[in-house]
Amino acid sequence: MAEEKKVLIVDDEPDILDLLKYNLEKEGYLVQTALDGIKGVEIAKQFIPDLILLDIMMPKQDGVETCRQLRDLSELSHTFIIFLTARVEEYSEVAAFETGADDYIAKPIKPRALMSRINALFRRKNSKQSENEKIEVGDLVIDRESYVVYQSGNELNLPKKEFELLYFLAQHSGKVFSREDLLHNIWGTDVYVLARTVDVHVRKVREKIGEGYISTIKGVGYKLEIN
Amino acid sequence: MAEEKKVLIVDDEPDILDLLKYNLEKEGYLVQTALDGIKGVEIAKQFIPDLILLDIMMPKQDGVETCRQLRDLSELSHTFIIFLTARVEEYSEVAAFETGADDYIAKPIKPRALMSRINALFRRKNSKQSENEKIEVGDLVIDRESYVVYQSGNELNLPKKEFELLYFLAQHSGKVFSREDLLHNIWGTDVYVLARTVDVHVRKVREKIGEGYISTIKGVGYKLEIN
DNA sequence: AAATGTGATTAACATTTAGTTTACCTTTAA
DNA sequence: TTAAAGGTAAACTAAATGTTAATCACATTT
Repeated sequence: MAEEKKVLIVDDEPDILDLLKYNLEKEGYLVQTALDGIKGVEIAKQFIPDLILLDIMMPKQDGVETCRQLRDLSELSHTFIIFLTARVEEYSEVAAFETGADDYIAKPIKPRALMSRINALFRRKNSKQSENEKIEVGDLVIDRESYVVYQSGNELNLPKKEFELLYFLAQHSGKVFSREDLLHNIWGTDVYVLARTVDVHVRKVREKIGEGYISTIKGVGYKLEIN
Repeated sequence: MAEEKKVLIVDDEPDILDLLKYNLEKEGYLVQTALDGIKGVEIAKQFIPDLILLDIMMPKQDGVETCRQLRDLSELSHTFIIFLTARVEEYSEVAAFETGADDYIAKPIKPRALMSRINALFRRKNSKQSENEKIEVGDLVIDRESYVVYQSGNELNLPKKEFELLYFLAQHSGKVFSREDLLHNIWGTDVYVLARTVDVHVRKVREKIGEGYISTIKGVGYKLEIN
């Protein structure tokens, strides 16, 4: 949940841009817009969006050609491209596919459907790597799939932040992290919370798993002991 | 992965044929196409595909009748048949079911979703164990065939969505799912419903099966406890 | 065709729980 | 021995979830 996803919208109709921008920002995305394909490519080079919404029918340079150019940029190799089409049939042209678009969305655009689809897109992308994330440290087994911590067979249920804290420390077992590092990694970069909040969570985790796991390095931070 | 899977597409629209063929071949499938049901059956006899994508609405001979003929061919007994329908409702007609189709996909076709579904289909087929439609979790027996849940002998009748929810959670017993995950897995990727709807269904299921089965992981989602 | 029933969804409100801050206490290292 | 850092409990705030009821869309009955 850490960073905001970046979305670039390229469409020649200001109304559409506004509509999409408004809805995407409401969902927490970082949005930039371009009124034609040429500007779109320019902005994409610097902005490096995670997703580009690209109108097919545009003056100056159409979406298909723009897409082709975008796909040639290596820095955009992990960027999704979704076409916006006035009619479904437009998309079925093979040409559109070959350019490497990932999906298309038919106009008129229904904001809710679009948002749900975009959210799903990112969820899928994120969940691909972490299949069965179980971590073992000493007599602890931290299972992300079931969100449970087992301690020599006993099941412990930690609230989200406590779980994430323990999970993170366990992932980097033995390494010390400052409170700021922990906040940055667990809470995210755009959350403003006092550093002492970490202390409170550490205490709660200790209360549940006992002493001897999380150790304090005074003046530095916390780490999880390796056993 | 040994052999390439064979797919036959039967549709009267050349655009759709091209679209599907292009995508399937990109995924490594061996593809043949037919422009109507009669030719489709002819080709199927020789080609013996692993999967047939069949448009329901076709001139000459519609998909339902074609499917019926295909199902009569013993050499195609292990072939999947998926209907392509313009509207979801078409499929719910009993006629389509009775012919023995395995699934349906609503138009307009979304290449990514379709590919992911087809890949999943073959993956499932290969790991053949999961044919048994009964799931037991604790004192619950969830029987998909009769659409009934037994709780220590008592018969519970859950409405569709509630049943599907319980069934899905039971299939992945112990694993936590976010509301969005549940929506996408149970409601489908192209249904746009508020996430809180899941809560209401969870409540109704709890009302019927009692507490102690579905547990809430705050900030994360729901899971079914393993007993 | 009208009336009724049912399930799905949404919206509104209540409740619970987690997360954060504050304040004060304890420990530790110079 | 005493600042500085960390521990701890409790108060407070913000979120998430639980729960009920209203609405809508369909199916079924009359």
